[in-house]
This record gives sequence, C-alpha cells and structure tokens, in this order.
Amino acid sequence: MPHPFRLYNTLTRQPEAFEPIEEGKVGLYVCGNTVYSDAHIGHGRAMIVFDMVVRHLKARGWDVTFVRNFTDVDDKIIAAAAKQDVDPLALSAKYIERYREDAAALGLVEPTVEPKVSETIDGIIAMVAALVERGHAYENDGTVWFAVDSKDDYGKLSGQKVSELRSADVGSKRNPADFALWKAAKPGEPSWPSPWGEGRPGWHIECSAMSKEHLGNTFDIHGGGLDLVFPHHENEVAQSECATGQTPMARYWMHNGLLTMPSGQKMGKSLGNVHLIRDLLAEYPHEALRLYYLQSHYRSPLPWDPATGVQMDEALAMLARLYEAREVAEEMGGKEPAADVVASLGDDARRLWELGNEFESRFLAAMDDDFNTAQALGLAFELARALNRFANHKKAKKRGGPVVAPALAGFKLLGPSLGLLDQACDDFLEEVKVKRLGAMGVERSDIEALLADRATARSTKDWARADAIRDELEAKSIVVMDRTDGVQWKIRLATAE
RNA sequence: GGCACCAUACCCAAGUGGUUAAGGGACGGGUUUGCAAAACCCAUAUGCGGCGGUUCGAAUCCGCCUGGUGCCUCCA
Repeated sequence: MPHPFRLYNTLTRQPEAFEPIEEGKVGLYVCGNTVYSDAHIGHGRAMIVFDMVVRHLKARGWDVTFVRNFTDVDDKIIAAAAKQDVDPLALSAKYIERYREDAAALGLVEPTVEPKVSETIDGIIAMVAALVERGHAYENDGTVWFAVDSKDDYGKLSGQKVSELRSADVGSKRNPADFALWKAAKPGEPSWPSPWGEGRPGWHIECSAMSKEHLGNTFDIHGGGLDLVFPHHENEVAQSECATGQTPMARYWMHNGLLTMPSGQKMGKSLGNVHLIRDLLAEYPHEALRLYYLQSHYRSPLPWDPATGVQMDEALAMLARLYEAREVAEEMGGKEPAADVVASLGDDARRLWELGNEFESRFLAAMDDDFNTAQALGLAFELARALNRFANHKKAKKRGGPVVAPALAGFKLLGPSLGLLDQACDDFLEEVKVKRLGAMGVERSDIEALLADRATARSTKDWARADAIRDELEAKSIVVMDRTDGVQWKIRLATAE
C-alpha cells in the first residue's frame, strides 16, 4: 500500500491530503520546456523539484505515471528559427536533444511519456473542434479563439476576473481575454491542415490535449512553475473542462517557486546573467545543484546571485559534508550486538543510535508533508553531526559499526527520495576535483608535484619548507589536510560573508 | 488598477496555536594538530518587518501599515 502524503493545492490555496483517482496510482503532468534554447537554472529548479516529487512518490510505493511534454511548436521557436535561418522543427528537435542531455546530466528519472506538440496535432484539432461544437470557441479568418465568457468559473485557478484583466488590443477577438486555440498559418511557419484551414496550435491547447491523451479527462496532479498559473494553466483548465465536459481537469495543482535575482534584476540573455544547466554542471557535480534547490521548500522563492557563485560553492560544501560523514560511518567495523556497543561507548553512541533509529520516520514524515525537503535535509545534517561526534571516540572505528548502522540506513533514503548521495564518496570527491580544477584552470600535475615536495619536507621535519609549499597550494585554492591515514587535499570553496 | 505571494539571527533557511524557534554558512572562544585543515565542543534571535486584535497561550489566526516578488502580451 502506498503511503499517504499531503500537498499544497494551488486550486484551493491550502494543503490537502492526497486522494488518488485510482487506488495506488498517481497521474502527474508537468509542463516541460519550450525548446528554442538551452535550459537554464530557472528551468533546472522545476526539473529537479518534480524529479524529487516523482522519486519520493515512487519510493513511497505509488505507481506514478509521469508525463512531461515538449512544446516544439510555438511562436518563440518560430521567431528564433527565423533569426537563425533554420527550420523551426529542426531547431526544436535540436533543443529537445540538448534538453535530454541536460536531464540525464541532472540525474532526472525518465518520464513515463514525453509527448511533443508536433506529434499531438490530431488530438489538438479534435479538442478545438469539440470546443467549437460546444459553443466555447469561434473561428475568425482561420484562427480559432476560446471564448472566456462561455465558462462561468473562468479564473478559478488563478483568482483572476476577466473584467479586471489589463488587456492589450482586442483584434479579431470578441473579448480581450479570449485566447488562440488554433492559429492560421503564416508563410514559412510550420502548419497542419485543419477544418479551419492550414494552421498550428495556440500556446495552451497542447497541454490540454497531451494530458487528456495520456492521463485522461481528469487526472491527479498538474505541475509547473508559479509563473504559469496565469494565463497558461488557467487556460488549460478552461479548454479541458469545456472540451470534455468533465470537471476538474486536474484535482491538485503544484507550482514551484521561481529563482529571484538580486535587487530586482531579471535573468535574461541580453543581461548576460543566464546560467545554463550544462555550463554549471561542467563546473559542479549535479548533486550540488540539486542540493542547492532542495535546501529550500519548493514553493518558496529561491535567491540566485549570478555574480558570486557562492551558492553553488556552499551547496557543494554541504554535500561534501554529508558524503564524508557517510564515509566515516562506512569505515567503522565491529560485530558485537549494537546494544552492547552503545552501552559501553557512552552518551554520544547512545545519541547517534537513537537519532539513527528515529531518522526514517522523521525524514519520511517531512517529505510526506508537502515535500518538505528543507526539513528532511536538516535532519540529515543533524544525523551527520551526531555521527562525526561519535566518530571522535577512539574505539568508534573498530567497534562502532553496529551503532552507525541505523544512520547509514538513514542516509540511504536520500537517494530514492531526493536523488542525493547516490554515488560512492571517492567518486564524488574525484568528480569535485576534476570539475573544480577545470573551472579554476589549475593543472592537477602541478598540485601533485607540490604535494610530493611537501611530503619530502615533512619526512625530514622541515616544517618551514612544508608550510611554504602549503601556502603556495593555498594560493591555488588548494587546502591540504594532514591526517593520520595520509595526506588529502581539496578545493577551497567560497563562503558567504 | 486587478490577482497571487513573501518578510524568521550577519547571510541562507525550516517551523503555520502550546516544552529550550530545526539545519547550513560566516564571525568569536576552545579540544585536536609540528603548525594548519577537517571534525567536535562552547557562544551566538526572551526574538520571528511594524502597530493593533482574537486566545489561558501566536512567529503561527484576523485587521491595518511598511518593504519586496511574481503574474495580468505566450517566461519554469
């Protein structure tokens, strides 16, 4: 039996207990990208947030049908293609490919289906025809408009009133708030034959058609960015409910918060402050970006300062802390019964044992309560601290294994639900070195040569020379750690003031 | 003008009616170390933008105010 969970529903503006339409199943539709350029960190948040949702629900035993679409026919694609003098569908195909590369690099779970507008034209035409037939839409010169006045509760998702909307030109529309379901073809644009002549879908209709095709007239959860609530999702609701005659289109609406820029800046290519996912992942492990997103609640605004890069360094340091704590625990041995070890190793052992045993229920409770990843991660750090504290005991390494077993089991939950701690510590640390050194333009062989010199100096207790070399490494942002089990080094990370 | 949302320590950030307000980072002190680093310990918000109100009790509910954000021409 799947475990129950709560989620905030944009439709009702409050948290609710999830009630599936079909027992044990979750149908989830998430608005994917309009593919005319590479995905940036803003898109990344939505990608990671819904990846986390899907992961966690699966981990909790739900049978999830996850639909994430590609909008590959759209005004902006056409405009970008015209500018580059390429075919619009070829352009979108290229960026679908690149989106998939980014998704894989981010470690996203694969959607159950990834429909495209260009492959859903029949469904779209059928839906538009149904809307015309039912009197919710009208045609004018080959363009079909949705009549917002035809739906009494138009605006119920976003709380907008048609009469209060600030609207531009009316054009051939009856009401300024009416929106295009089908657009008459212009020369050079991709188009398909329809009952209203050659044309292409409007912006919102594709999601209505694709969600209906893959999830049915009414489905469980619809997700997307907060900026899509109006008009995109509002219009989807209107189209779907009017076309099928069934209400609601989706029972729960989940919206992720947006990245916020410092002092009212907007992120934009023209401003030169767009961070592409692929550029970031060249310099940082993907889990660092994931941790950065998940350390705050998915609905909260999340600050991003493109100038500093501090947020990624901080996230990376946090991630390393978790990996290293887990590594410490994994290296502990011993085969005594846990109770005996706990009894003989004192309060820190007892505290860790208790925290470890409580962890699963507390972690899952946080996740089940509207996906509170911030709280869940806080628990993981609390566990890491208790673990490190226990590890300070002389006998912990030889005998501590049984005591840390529950904590290790706890860390294992971060993979299935959050997509974190999903690799071996050594692999992770190696990835950090490769990516950070590359980003800083530091040659690894230089570091290794300096480390070798320093080892020689230390072996003869030439401390002055050893410290001089360490200063030299420090200047390259390399931190040296002399440990009992050998010398290690790592990259100095930036920290917030 | 309309709709929606946000404001918790030096920074980031959980907590939405009831024990000492999670967690991460910075700063300071300590244990440890050849010295460091890492790790750990201690200290750090009688306080949750401001003012009222409801309540035995509020960061948490209500009202007003201040400041900020998103959307209302297609942006996750």
